[in-house]
Amino acid sequence: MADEKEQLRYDPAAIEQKWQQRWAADPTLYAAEPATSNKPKYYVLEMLPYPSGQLHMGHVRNYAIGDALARQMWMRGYNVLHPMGWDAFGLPAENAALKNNTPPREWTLGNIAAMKRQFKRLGMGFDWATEVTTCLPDYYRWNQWFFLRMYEKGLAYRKKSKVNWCPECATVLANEQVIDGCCWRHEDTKVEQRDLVQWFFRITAYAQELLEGLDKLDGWPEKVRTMQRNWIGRSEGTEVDFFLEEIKQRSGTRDQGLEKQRIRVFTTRVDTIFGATSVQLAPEHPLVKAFTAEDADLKEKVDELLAQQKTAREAGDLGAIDKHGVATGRFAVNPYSGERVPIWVANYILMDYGTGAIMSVPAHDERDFEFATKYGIEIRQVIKPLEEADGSNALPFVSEDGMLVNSGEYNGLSCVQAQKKLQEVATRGQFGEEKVIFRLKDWGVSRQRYWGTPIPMIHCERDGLVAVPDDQLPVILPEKIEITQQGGSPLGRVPDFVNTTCPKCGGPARRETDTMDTFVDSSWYFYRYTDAKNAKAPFDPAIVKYWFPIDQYIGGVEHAILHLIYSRFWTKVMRDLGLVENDEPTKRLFTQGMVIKDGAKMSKSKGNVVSPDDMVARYGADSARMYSLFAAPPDRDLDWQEDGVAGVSRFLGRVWRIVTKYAPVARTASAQTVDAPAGLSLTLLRKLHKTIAKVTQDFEGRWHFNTDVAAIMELVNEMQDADAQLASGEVAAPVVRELLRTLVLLLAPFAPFLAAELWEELGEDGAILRAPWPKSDPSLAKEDEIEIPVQINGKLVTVVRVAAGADPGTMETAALVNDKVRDRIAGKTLVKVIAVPGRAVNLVVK
RNA sequence: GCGGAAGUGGUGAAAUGGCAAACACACCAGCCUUAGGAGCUGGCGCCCAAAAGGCUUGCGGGUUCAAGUCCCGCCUUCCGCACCA
Repeated sequence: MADEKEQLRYDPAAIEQKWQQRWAADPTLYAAEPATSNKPKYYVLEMLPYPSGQLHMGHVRNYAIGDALARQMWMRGYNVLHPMGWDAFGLPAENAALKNNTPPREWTLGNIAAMKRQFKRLGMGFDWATEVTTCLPDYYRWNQWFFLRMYEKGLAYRKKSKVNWCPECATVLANEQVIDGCCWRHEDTKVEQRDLVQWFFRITAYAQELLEGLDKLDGWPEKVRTMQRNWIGRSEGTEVDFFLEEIKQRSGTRDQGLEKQRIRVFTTRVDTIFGATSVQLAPEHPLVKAFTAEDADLKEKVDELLAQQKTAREAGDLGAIDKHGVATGRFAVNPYSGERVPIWVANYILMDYGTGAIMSVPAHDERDFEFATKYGIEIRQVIKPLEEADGSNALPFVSEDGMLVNSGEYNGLSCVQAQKKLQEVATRGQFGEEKVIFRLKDWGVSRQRYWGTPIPMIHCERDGLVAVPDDQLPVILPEKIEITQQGGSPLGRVPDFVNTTCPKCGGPARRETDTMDTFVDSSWYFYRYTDAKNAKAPFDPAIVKYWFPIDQYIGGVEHAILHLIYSRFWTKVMRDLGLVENDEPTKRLFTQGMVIKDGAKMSKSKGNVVSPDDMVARYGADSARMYSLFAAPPDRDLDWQEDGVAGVSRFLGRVWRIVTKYAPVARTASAQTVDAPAGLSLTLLRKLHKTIAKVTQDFEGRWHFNTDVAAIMELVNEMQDADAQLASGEVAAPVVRELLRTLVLLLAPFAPFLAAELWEELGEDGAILRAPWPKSDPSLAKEDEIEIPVQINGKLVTVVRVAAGADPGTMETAALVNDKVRDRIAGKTLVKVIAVPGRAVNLVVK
């Protein structure tokens, strides 16, 4: 027989193995009830991981937060949906295939199996029956289905666009795979810009709604909302046409087709237009092509500008290049003043923002000022500051607090008045209009890669672009494919895939060989969870209606723009397709901080990676999880210190010992509460009920789980200090019962294995997850005597004890009779007494 | 440059405008022991030999009876955006 000391040892490995098996045997434990349930629903979701094969500490933290919340909501009687899935498409699988000669599918599914084991070992309460794996046809067929719906509505379209191209990989790279202008796999290889025909989703059609919707997302961090606002980049202004001046003198003829043309510019400051002393075109502007076609010298200079811009763009540092420009020798006419201004081409004008052309107003724009100074272009002030303080008249003057001067009939108007008036005139004269533009661009979804959703389109020689009919979905991604480093879409080299027949004419045709961006997969996966097995539709709208919007979404802030804006877009498209009723996918969003070590993000190159498996093996899953909640509030970065994990593990050991030690008392004790507890029983019950109140409150709002763990530690410390009295029976058995049961219940969201074990130890045979969350008794949660700080002139002097509800007068008296206070105010005049009930007494003396 | 967040002991951190440093880690002293990465007791912001006392939340001002907390200015760090017309 093992001796007593052995028995009194907390053995997380044994406990966790036991419960892992029990939970695996009960698939209903973490399953949501059907949408017909009359319990209130709660959908808690953590962002799904990419199946790299290994969970990292950031995952442990993310899922520990979500799991704690889910468990607490289960205990509070909610119908909880807490699903998990895999963001399983993407380039790493192809890279792994190259490196290890393993097919991407095999590699990915193997990784999923490994990570699922890790999740189970960590005790995460996911409903695996609703698991979603985005690389499987039963999921990605619905990507294709949505694509076709968008195509029908004109929300999916093709156009030529610039892409990042790695000459070494001979493939397109996503923006996030371009690091400092180089390929992420070939860090000395500069990424090139190439023009390719690409598929786009018309997210810009929803720009205004995506922007306005942010105001209503008050359960989102302000930071994320701000980032999205900036990303969408709404800008109000005016489009105005400058007329291209007729050129008659050149070889006696007119430039055919040019003289009637206009140069449309976008400006937010049309009020400054009388100060426009040049028009600037982006080097790629179509008009520039027309100019250079007949001017070899100009062409050479423009090509140079293009090259500069390209280099800068490839270096990802467009803001840093010096402003260069070249005069075209042409002139444009200001539509308001009739003034003739030179047309320049400049490297700082972006073709893909606004109209690719600007009016340059050096006196009232920093960039134009810099450019004009450099090239000696006239700088003409047309806005006068309202109040000419010292130096406020210095140029460039960019404020809108001003009045128009040198602006003909508009002189004397304020900037805002002038903008309105000038817009009216432009509209009437049909040379311009009020205009709102967005920085947001349409979402390029084509990828020249293998491991992604095939785009369900067919190219027919006769019928052109033809959509794959719904009844031919899914377009299956072929598995027999050799992954090579050759350029172009890998699917293009699979004849069985490419060659098909046209759905319209039945003639020979070719399939589209591009695949979809993996952000498509993650844009709607959380809808699929609610009805994951549906073979007829992406989901049943009635079920989605029950579960949506998601009550709480939890993930890293690195997805603030991409995933979180794409999924908002997708929801709005689905709403307009009549599939969902909610405008937004997620009511509340929580972005947790990073896990760092030694002051830096964990990374292989820094050698500071901590493996979850390792932590679990040494200290158990409960300790690893609880430490990740205890070490910092969840929204802040967390500094991983292994000694801290050991500390939590020791704490759980103390819990284990004290509960197992007194479990026999608790098991046989009456479930009746003690009517009038006194002495130590009362003290302990007070601490207990204060702790319940604190933890419960935190779950409801603040989420400072670190302080909740600390509060539970305090409770255990106090119980441990009472060890002798517990042992002697001085604390009544029903009180012991309540203390131990409640302690275990409070621990259940944070340390689920230990809580399950101790719950059983206390004689319970049902799942602790189904036990009701404890309620704090307000009469027990408050003290009847409290300590009040006493200040003299705001400085702390001492502390006095008063009854909890003491009124200011009583508090004042208690303070004044205190010896220390009397000494300090002797010989002085008491000017004023501030006594705030329950808070403090401050004596103002002279 | 613009926007956001944060600066508190040796470390992670705590503190509805009301006792700064709870809870832990590390460290120090001691106890226990079947030597376990175990358990228990005590100490642990700074100044002062100790006590008494004084000082202390990045820096400087302010509001207030009272400021880590609110306001203004500055410094530092991190994050995002950045020639967006």
